[in-house]
Formats: sequence, C-alpha cells, structure tokens
Amino acid sequence: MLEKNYTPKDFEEEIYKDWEESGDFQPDMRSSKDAFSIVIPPPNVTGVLHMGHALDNTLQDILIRYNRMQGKKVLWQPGMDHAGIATQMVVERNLAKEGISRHDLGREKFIETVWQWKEKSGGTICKQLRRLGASCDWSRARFTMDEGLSRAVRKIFVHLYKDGLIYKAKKLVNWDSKFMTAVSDLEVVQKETVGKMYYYKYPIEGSANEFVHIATTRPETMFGDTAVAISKDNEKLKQLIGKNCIIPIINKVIPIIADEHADPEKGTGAVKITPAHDFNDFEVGKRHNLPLVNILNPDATLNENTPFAGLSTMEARSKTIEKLTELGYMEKIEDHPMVIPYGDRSGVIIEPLMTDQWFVDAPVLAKEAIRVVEEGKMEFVPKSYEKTYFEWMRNIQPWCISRQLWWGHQMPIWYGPDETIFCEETEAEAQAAAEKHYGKAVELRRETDVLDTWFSSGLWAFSTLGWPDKTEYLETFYPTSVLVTGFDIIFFWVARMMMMSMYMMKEVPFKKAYIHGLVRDEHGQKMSKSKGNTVDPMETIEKYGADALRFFMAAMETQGRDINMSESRIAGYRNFATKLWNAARFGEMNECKTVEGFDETQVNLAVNQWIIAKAKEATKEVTQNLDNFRFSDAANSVYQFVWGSFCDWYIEMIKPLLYGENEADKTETRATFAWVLDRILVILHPFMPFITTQLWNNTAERSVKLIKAPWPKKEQIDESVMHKVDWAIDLISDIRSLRAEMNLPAGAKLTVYLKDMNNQSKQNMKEFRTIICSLSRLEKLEEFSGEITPDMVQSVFKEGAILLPLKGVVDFAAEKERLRKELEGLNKRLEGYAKKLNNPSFVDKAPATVVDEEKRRQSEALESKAKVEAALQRIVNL
RNA sequence: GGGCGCUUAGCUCAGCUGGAAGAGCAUCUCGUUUACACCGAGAGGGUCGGGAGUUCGAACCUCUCAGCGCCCACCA
Repeated sequence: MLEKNYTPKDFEEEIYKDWEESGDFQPDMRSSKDAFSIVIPPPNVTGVLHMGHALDNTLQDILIRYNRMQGKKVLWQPGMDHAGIATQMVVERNLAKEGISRHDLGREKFIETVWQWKEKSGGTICKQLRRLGASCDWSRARFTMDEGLSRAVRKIFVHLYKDGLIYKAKKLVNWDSKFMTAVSDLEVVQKETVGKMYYYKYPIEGSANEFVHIATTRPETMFGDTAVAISKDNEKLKQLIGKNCIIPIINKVIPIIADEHADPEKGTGAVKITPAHDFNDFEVGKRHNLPLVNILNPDATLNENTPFAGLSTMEARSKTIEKLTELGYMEKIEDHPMVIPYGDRSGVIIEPLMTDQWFVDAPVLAKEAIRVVEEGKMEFVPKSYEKTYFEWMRNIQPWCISRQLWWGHQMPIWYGPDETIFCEETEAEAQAAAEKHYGKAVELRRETDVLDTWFSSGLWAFSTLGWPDKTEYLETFYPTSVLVTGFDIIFFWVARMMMMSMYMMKEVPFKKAYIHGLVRDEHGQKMSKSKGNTVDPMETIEKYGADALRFFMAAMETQGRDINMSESRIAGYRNFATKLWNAARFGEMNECKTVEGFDETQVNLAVNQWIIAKAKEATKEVTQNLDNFRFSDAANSVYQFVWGSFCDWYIEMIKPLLYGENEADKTETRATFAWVLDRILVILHPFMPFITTQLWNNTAERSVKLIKAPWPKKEQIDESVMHKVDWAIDLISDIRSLRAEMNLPAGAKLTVYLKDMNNQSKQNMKEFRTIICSLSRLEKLEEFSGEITPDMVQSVFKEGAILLPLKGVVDFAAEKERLRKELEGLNKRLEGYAKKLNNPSFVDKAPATVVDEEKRRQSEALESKAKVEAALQRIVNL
C-alpha cells in the first residue's frame, strides 16, 4: 500500500542503504556489453557538499544510472583529494585553538594529526553524496594519499624526472607569505584595486641637479633595484642612458640602461628595475646581466638588504615615503587603479620571490594533450571549450609543482652529501643509486618539499583504476567514457589529466569532457559565504527530497550556461514527484497491476494505444537527449509526458472505462496503466531514483530491481493512433475553453452539436462519446444535421442547456487553411533550392559540403511537404 | 589588449540543422468532479536589445551599434 502522502524523507535513505548493501553500484563484469565509466572529480577531504557538487554529481549519476540500465559494465569511481593547502589550513586552525602551531609538533607528528583528523572529520561530503543518490561504487573509493595512489605518484614522478621533464631551478615564483610556499600561476587571483602611484626621483651620480624621475606603485622595492631602464627611442630621456644614478636612503649606485621594456608613453618613461621581485624586471635583468637583490623574508617582511628589516611591506612603504619626502626626493602621489595578485586560498598578496623550486616541463607535455583534442580523440561538450583549452595549452608555462608544505606527497628526491640528486621511487633505491654513484654508502637527505595537490589529481583517471598494476579494471574502464566537471577547473584539472595521461598511458583519460556552468543564486549572483547567499543542498534535500533537487539540476542544465537557483522551481519538481505518487495511488486504488507478459502492441482501445505510443515517444526523446548530453531536454520530455499526457489526459480519459461496466475494457486498461507506469519509472529513474524505486517496489512483485531494469530498446511508434485521440483532446479543449469564456455556472448542462461531420469524425465521436462528455462535462454530444430540431430547442429551454454556435467546435476550415499555407511555403522553399542547385555559379563556387548540405535540406523539405500533404488529406477526409 | 558568452512573456530561462514564438513561477477568472489544493479547468501577457543585409522565408546566418557577464594576459 502506498502512503497517502509523498514524504521522501521516509524512504530515500533506506532505499540508498539497500542499493549500497546489495552491491548494486558495482559493475557487472559479466556483461557482454560495452563498458561505461566515469571518475568522480575528487572532492576535497575537507569538503562539504555545495550546490556545485550537487549539480556535478547529479549529472554524473544520471549518466551512470542510464548506462547501467542499458546493461553495460558501469563503473563510477569515487574518491577524495587530500587537498594540500586546504587541509593543512583546517588542521592548523584547529591546533591554533589549543595554542599549538605545527612547528611545535614537528613534521612527523603534524602529519599524523592530519591523518587522525581525516579519519575522524574528513569526507563528510561522501555521506552527503550518498544522500543525493550518487551511485558510486564506494567499495572502490580512493584517496589521493592512499598507498596505491602514492606509489603511482612516485612512479610517474621518477619517470618524468628521468625523462628530463621534471627539473629543479632557481626562479622567480609566486610566493604565498601566509603558507610560506610557492604556488602555481593558477592559484593566484588578480583583483582590481585602487592603489597609489608614487612619483619620486633618483639623483644622477656626479651631478648636483640632474635626476631621473621614477613612477612606481611599490616604492619599498627600491632597495632591490639594480638598474633604471629607459627606452633608447625615448628622445627626451635617452641622454641619461649609460649614466649611473643613486638610490636614496641607502645611497646605492645603479646603472641607467637602455631597454625596450621602458615604454616612453607610460609612467615617467624611466622604470626602476627590481629583478628579484617582478616578473618583467626579472627578464630585463636577465638581458642585462643585472644582479638580483632579494629584499624579502619568506613571511613577506623586509630583510637586512633594506633599512627596514622586519617591517611588513606596507609599513616599509610608508617609512620609505616618509624618508624620501624628508630627503626631498618625493614628487607626487596619485590614485592609480591597479591589479594586485592574491593567493586563492590564503587571501594574502602574492609576492614574486626567487627560490629553488621544482618544475614540470608543461610545454612539452602539452603537445600530445593538444594533438589528441585536435584529432577529436577527446571531445569537449559543449565544443566551444575546446578553444579555451587550446588557448591555454598553447601558451602554457612550466608548472611549479613544489610546495613548502607538510601535508602532501613528499617528493621522491634525495640529496647526497655534495647535493647530487637521486630520484628514485623508494629510499632504498635511492640509497642504492647513491652507493653506486659514490662507490660507498652515504647519508642521504630527503627533499622536504611536497607536490602540488593537482599533481596527484592529474593521475586520477588511471591511478584509481589500479595503475601501475595491470588490473582488470584498468583494462576494462580506461579510457573512461566521460568526465563531468565545471569550467572553472579545466586548467587546474582537465588539462593536467590530459597531459599526465597522454604522457604515461599514451591514451586519453576520457573520451569526452562534459563541461557545465556555475550554480548561482536566484538573481544570477555568484554564491559566496561572504555574501550570505549560499543555499545548502542538504537543507534543500531535507525540505523537498533529493529527487526534487536532482530533477531541478537536470531540468536547468542547458549546455554552456550557468544555473540560477530557484526554490520555487525545486518546489515545482517536488510537486511533480507528488503528482506521480498520486497517479500511482490512483492505479493502486483501481487495481492496475503489472501483468506479466503483457504485450503492449496488442491492445485494442484507442486511449490505451495512444498512451503507449506517447510513452514510447517520450522514451525515444529521453534516450536521444541523454545520448547527446541534453539534460534539460531529457528531463522535460519525461516531465511533459508524465504530467501532461499521463496525468492530465490519460487518467481522466480512462476513468469512465474503469468505473464502467465493460470488463474486457477494464482489464485491458488496468494492464495498460500498469505498463505505462512501469515505463515511467524506468525512464524517470536516472533523474529521480528514489521515488521511482519506492513506487517500483510497492506497486508490484518484481523479479528485477529498478536500478537494473532494462532500458527500452528502439521501438516502433504507432503514429496513426495518435490522431484519433488528439481529435478528441482538441474537441474537449475547445469545449472547455468555450464553457469558461461563456462563464457558465459550474453545474450548467451543455449540449454540443457538431456539424460538417464525415465518416471518420462520426466514428470518432461514437468511440469517444463517453470520454468527451465526461471530460468536458457535456450533457449530450450530437451531430448537427443542418436543421434546428425541436429536440435541440427543448434541450435549451427545458434542461437549461446551452446550445453552442452550430459551427462545429474544431475549426477544420482554419486548420485546412493553415496547412495549405504551409504547403505553399514549402513549395516556395523547394523552388528556392531548385534555383540554387541549378545555378552553376553556386554549384561551382561552393565547397562540396555546402552543396551536399543544400541537397540534404532540399530532401528534408520534400519530406516535410509529403507530411503536410498527408495531414491536409486527413483533414479533407474528416 | 586577446578570447568566449549573453540580451526572447512581470521574473528565471528553453528554443538542437533558418520553415507560422515555448516552459516553470507569478498574475487574473472559475472549480471541494471518488489520485492529487504540493490540485484541476480556462485566460491574459512577447514589434525575440537597436539598425542594416542575405533569403521565397530570420529569434536563429552576416555586418554594425548599445548594454551586461566570464576567462586569459598586461599595467612603472
């Protein structure tokens, strides 16, 4: 028995538990069909489910369930990312509450603490994903720091190193002074701010009143200046080139050099060069062999190379200005719009800093990653993201992979006493290599840096399947079928997976990358905690059910567009679930039970034939749309069918039958109802797995679980039967409309006379009389013979009935006219094609594909013409 | 500066290859008919941002103007 009310909370969790415990999420390796696999974008171990995850994972789950029902070997590989910086931050913050710093604990103890934290509090998100209905094979869940994945990381690192694709270099890198680590270019966000431009002057050496005028936004960096540059095309200033100037305060002499970097149009035309603290200046410095003067400590305070050692940059800045003003070198200060780099995690200003770091030679790895996309071996959906990908990949810079953190994969690098580098997968191998190198055993020192988190995520597509071992899963599921993720991590992750996979596996990590947008708030604003406009998916699930949230995500997902949150819409999809629930209850009340061996091609009643055809049509649409990743179209197809066709029309139309006397009709209708409801549960299951399963389990004894129920194969759809019932539906709609327009009282009896009837419509009227009268609340439905009979007059006056305008309710004349016009248009169109295709200049000039395209359209128009002609013929016959 | 995208009903948005404008919500009217008021029936509402062009035919293609958004790079 189905409960009277649809209360998803009561069964969603239980159903999930059953799936998981029965192993329903594990791939059926015995299946003879293709494999289908997705690797989950691993959420951070610190992560909590937000709407972005809800979207991403709903889409994946829809694809997974859909393919599972097709009988394929289906794997959704779950797991989590150790999220270096994020996790270290969380744990450090917790420790700080107790007044402990990580340095108090020491590296080993700290890492132990992180692991403890992970076991205890990490992975909340996996529970939440279960609540959403994500049918991942949790028994295979991986963690980027688990033993197997760590081995994969070491192996590929050593491989890359020995191929010369990983190297150590002293370079200017983005330095995060909060976490005291280097970060990659991608982890730096540029923010617009209104800053100040400071104008001051450096005296020229050996001259009392000659100066070079400088403009800068960062006066405190002057202590690191090692030159001033002027363009040799700068007519006004070029006479200064070759002279020396003096940095005030520290009275250091530096040369004035000629360099194109100094744009005469910008600033004062003369640029102070600080090679150790600016990426452009670094390049200038390289060109002129300038010394590098580092003025910063790792915590971004100034060092002993400046007079303000220990001060922060801001403090040093005001001190510098103060001093310059005092000495008479300061000229003016102006407001200046500028862009300042911040760390995406730390939120502090990122400083370019000279340090020893490790790099991956990304430009080399990018080549293959670009090629396979060019060749279509990996396709972006929507395709437009290809361009973004190419653009970035073709301009890729070496990837800084070393982090001066503690939480992460420590690099498999050991140094000998003379700093010789040994890169091996294990310490023992490194020892052996060192012994060979030195001819004796020596003490090795391990590199303390850890790897960028994205290094290990870059291996995710194959490391989770067991690589470097040759496992059955790797064999079966690699390359994975599709990757589903947001556009914001194309560079962070998609690109890196492409590079790593192409390098190591020589094969794409996934055949398609489905890229979706962002989930925004109701008004299209980005959701953020600081704005307070976030919506917690768990609360939404609590309130409306996971099915409603999932359906919302699917229905809103149109390619290449962001999704705006809309509670009213989620409520609408909860209502949809309620509607289905009640429809099922209707079936239960009327003993509509699934009939084993029911042959839906053998039903007799037109309404039953009609709903079966409609169900097949909906199935076809869902199938096609899911195959093309058109989630919203797929969702809308089911929605329209369930609410629009099944509930609004079919259930109403069969009521007279079910409450009637004809037992054969009843039997057939009950069986049909059950068949259609089952079909709905099947095609709706990927979107709303919980309610469909609950109904599946409670409306009949089943030999198959819904999660593994076979997805219908291609079916023959009987279109001719649709017209008859559509005729009745049109008639009913028109009568209802007239009734409302005429403002008839609710109980008013109504008699309708139809005129211009032909054989077909006479037959239709006979067949659907009961249904039509019942649904449009008619007293009588009669044919108008052309004369007003005493009967008709009687019905008006005696029964209080209303005599409708005797013109026939459906305006076939207008319909005929419409079709005639359409046919006219089609004929013109065909003429147009004929003209075009017979025109030699068009055929000669246009590429063959264009000509083919025109020909294809022509034949399409021909087809349409045939259809319209047939429709017109039907009307004429009616 | 380079790239991408958007502008369609009051709101949020669909509209796949050009062939007579759609959904959800909101609004208005009617309705306690035995699945459902988380409901049913009906209605109103759009010169598809402006302009020009291609076409027999344009929301869709081309050009142009205006507004909005995102990404990348740079900014002494």
